[in-house]
Amino acid sequence: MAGKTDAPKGRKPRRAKPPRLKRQPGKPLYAQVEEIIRKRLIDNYWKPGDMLPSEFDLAAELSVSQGTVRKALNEMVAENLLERRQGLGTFVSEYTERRALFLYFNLRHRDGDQAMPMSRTLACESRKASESERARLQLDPGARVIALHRVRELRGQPVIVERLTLPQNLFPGLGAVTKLPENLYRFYQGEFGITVAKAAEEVRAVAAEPLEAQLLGIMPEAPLLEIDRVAVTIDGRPVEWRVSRCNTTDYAYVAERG
Amino acid sequence: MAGKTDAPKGRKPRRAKPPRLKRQPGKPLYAQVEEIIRKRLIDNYWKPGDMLPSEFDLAAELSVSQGTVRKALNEMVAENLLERRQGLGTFVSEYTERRALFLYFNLRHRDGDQAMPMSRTLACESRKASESERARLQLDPGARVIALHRVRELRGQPVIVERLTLPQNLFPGLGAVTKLPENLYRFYQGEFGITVAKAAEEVRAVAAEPLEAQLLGIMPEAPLLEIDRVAVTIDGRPVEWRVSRCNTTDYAYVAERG
DNA sequence: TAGTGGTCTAGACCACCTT
DNA sequence: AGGTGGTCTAGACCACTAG
Repeated sequence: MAGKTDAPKGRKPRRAKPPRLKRQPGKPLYAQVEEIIRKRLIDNYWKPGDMLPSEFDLAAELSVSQGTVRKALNEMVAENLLERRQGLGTFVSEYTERRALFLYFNLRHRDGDQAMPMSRTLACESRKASESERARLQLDPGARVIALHRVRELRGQPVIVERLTLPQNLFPGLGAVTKLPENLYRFYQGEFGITVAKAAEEVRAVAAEPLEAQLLGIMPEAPLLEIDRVAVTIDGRPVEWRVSRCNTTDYAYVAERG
Repeated sequence: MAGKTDAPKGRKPRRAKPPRLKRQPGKPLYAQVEEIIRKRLIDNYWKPGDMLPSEFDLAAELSVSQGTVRKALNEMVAENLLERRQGLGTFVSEYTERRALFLYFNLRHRDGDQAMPMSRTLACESRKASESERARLQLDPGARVIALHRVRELRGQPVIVERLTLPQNLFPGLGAVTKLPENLYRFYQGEFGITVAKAAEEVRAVAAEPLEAQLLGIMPEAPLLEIDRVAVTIDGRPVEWRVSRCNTTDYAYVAERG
């Protein structure tokens, strides 16, 4: 006990693993462990789909007990950053279809079911960021963005008109892509190494503008649900601003509270 | 201490505590502990504001280790059913102003701040439940409900028109109340012993009806945000159906995803 | 000072999955 | 069979709060 708890002060294994643990007094050990694992995710040392070392291996490497590692991992599982599979290991979360739908697509049909929409891109341009875009995406003056405009269909009917804004420096060469996949967050991850960790949404009711009304096959001034979302990475950098205007005649935006 | 921890295996104290633990194989112990605590909350054996016995006392009573009790309590803290205060104890959650605002009122002003609205009741009647009310509140045919109609103001401006439906058998004598408090869920708890544990919301954009437009000082057909919420108790019984129609010109409904 | 929750450890055993 | 996460225990020590 005595020899183990005061840690190998003289024998530090010199591995190439980027962030190491330095015990800070006053901060819980499990929080420090969590921070290290989080850093390794940010640095892409562990990528989505990767399996982490076992709890015992991590514990040994960081000179803490397995229970401490366990607590840190559990907190990150609760944040949807990691996934555990009993008998297999702990994995970095991926953007599976199910996950994308469940976490980031919150429109449900009246009859309860939900499906991934089909999208048709109307425009894709690269230009200087507007004032509001700079504010939302925390960009410097003069920064450029990629702006997308698209219509999304559910059950063959156009339901959503969407405008996306991405910082160009984070998505080099995106404008050239002809066909974008339906699951954009997986695409961001796979092609640009950008992992969306969470998003803040503001929802309002607005009146359909003429173009929107035409695209959705409704009357101008008809009420639309506007979902204004900024998606951020695990370290809090905003990477996408998305404004979706939805015809909620047959659909509803769902949320759980409490 | 020694006499406490090794638990009275032969001496079972015959207390009047309702639900006791019976070890079921195949089910985690902590889940069984959680179930028991949950039952005691449902039975109002422990009421909002009450302090639970210490982790060690609970562990001794149920003949499990403190760590097992701890895990059960932590899960219920994550559900907002319990609150822990270091050095003091574990308490059954109450409907504080802060809690009501944070968990169940999700409109924020453009400038970011939020405040409890002021309500003016327009009508309060008792009648037979409609078809949709019976469906939402899982009522038997012929059941009666109390229906409320009110306008809610923020910063002195009418912003929300709200219709509430409550099963009459759960709220005896409510119709007679002249003045309802702003924090309804605390009122339900204090006066009727009904504790709202969570709520499911569906959000849509709708066009203002003439009466709504008049009450909110906007044009008829103007877009309104409709929040359709069913509130349920800890054991899943629906106790309130609330449809709020909000003028989101200056306000937004906020949500976090991921 | 005494009691509470919060952290950390160490070790045992189980359930599950792969090979 | 061997490795992984999942559960459970037991005990030590710390941090906070009350009286």
